[in-house]
Amino acid sequence: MQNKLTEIYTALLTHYGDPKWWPAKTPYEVIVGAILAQNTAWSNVKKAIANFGDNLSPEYVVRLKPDELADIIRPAGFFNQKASYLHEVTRWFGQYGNDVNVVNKLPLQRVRAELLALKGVGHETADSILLYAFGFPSFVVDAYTIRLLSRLPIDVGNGYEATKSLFEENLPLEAGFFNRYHALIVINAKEHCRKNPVCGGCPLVDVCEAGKGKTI
DNA sequence: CGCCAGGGCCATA
DNA sequence: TATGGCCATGGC
Repeated sequence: MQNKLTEIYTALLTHYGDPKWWPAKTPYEVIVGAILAQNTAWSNVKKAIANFGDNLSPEYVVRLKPDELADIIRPAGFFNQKASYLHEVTRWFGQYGNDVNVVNKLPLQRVRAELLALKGVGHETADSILLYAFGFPSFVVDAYTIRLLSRLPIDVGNGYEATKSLFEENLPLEAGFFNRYHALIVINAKEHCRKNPVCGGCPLVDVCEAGKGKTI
């Protein structure tokens, strides 16, 4: 299993190069993006982020009234729910002084449990925040990861945690590595491993041989 | 025009 | 634990 996962990673990295991925300037912007991206096209998330102008800070967001925040993030859809979710996670961050260097010294499992306890933060959102905002070695499983793996000759197991464990138990627990790996999966899934697969030129065709014909 | 996008909550059984 | 309804915009 480790060989397969490593082989996939190597093929992707060779083809696409180092992605240096999550498109956000600050850790807080990662947190906001993780909430806004829930079941939403990234192009809409960008519009919502842009609506903050120079005010994308926890200090600003926490003071907004729910309907004011909802209006700002409107292009991202589900804006009433997400306004509530953003206030939740922003208040949580405030407990640590909005300081990344405080949070990232805490035990990973403690921070993960606290995030999962927030209304609006599920497994994927929690892991995205852990990995991309705080630099914890927590592998992110998203719709792209599921789809790509399902087409490869790999036994994924059942459910989110099982898929996550597949990576975390067979690969080095390193944030930078997980960061690049997940980023490469997303890039490839957008370009090739789409809902209707575009296999021409895909760097995984060799690994994917046994998965041909499977569609999700 | 319909489909769907880097989910998660909640009610129901 | 496992489905189904719901949330909502904008690109294609």
